[in-house]
Amino acid sequence: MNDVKSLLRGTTAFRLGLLGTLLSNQFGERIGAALDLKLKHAGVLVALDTRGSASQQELATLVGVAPSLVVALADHLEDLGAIERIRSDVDRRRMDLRLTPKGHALLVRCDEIAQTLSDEVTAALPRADREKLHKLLGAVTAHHKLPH
Amino acid sequence: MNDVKSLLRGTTAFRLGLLGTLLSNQFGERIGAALDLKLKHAGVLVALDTRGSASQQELATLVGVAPSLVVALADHLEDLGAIERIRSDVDRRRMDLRLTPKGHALLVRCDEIAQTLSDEVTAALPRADREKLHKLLGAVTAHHKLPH
DNA sequence: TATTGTTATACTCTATAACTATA
DNA sequence: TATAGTTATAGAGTATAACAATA
Repeated sequence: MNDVKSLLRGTTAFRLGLLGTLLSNQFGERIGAALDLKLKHAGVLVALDTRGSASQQELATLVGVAPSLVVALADHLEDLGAIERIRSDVDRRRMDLRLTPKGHALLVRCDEIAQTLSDEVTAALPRADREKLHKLLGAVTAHHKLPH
Repeated sequence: MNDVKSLLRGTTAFRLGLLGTLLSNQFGERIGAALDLKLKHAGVLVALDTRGSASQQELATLVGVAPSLVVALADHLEDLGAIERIRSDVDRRRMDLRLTPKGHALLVRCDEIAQTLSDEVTAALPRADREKLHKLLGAVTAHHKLPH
């Protein structure tokens, strides 16, 4: 079951960590080159796509970063025309952020890049196993919050 | 097959990246608190356990970090008594590093911590699925090099 | 007084470049 | 001249703390 000769390497956690880090780096490089985005920008896009709208404070906890970093992330996304910052009327301290059509299009491009990456990394697996892996990961991640 | 409502989140690559990062962070925190090790120290231990012995330059490429960083990693591991640095007789520029019994014991502790983490993260899965996930990850990672 | 967004500062990690000693 | 290890320096990324506006 476990390769005794291969300490640590043989654990599920180590394999997941290694592979996940590899994929995150790859994905980050690709959206950087193609879309001028970094990993956490994609995290903000996903959060806004899911929530529809959020304040910067809310995004900080959703994405799992410091509020000061959300400022920089939102600045860049705004420069790209991917999000709108609207000063709330009911509480003028708040900035309500939401995705623009351009932002949604960027997210679609991210999704395509991630799809390609998924196909590449699972290329050696038979189709049924690829789908099984996808489902198992879905079941596991369903029980966790989403940092970046 | 793919949840159209959940762009990016639904891809295998994103799930793997998210989960892998989470696990790496968790593992790093735990070996830091329990063993005074960081992720890359564990990478060096694994590499030495696999190779038996290696120079610092070799470790740099094996672990995927700059040679200057290997110095710091090896310094710390040497302080812990986990590795020995032996000046090579045939080429006195080289340092041949190898695991001490204490280093091997540390690696065993790392393995145990990773096992615990693996069990925790897959706790919601039936036993057969846990094993299937483990095997699928093994098949995928077998085709890749190992950075940290 | 507490909170949102922002700016200023500091810290961690890691790479690049410069240096030394051997080859 | 080239290479192994080391040291010094610099950059990226991100958090903490201080600040302004609003509640």
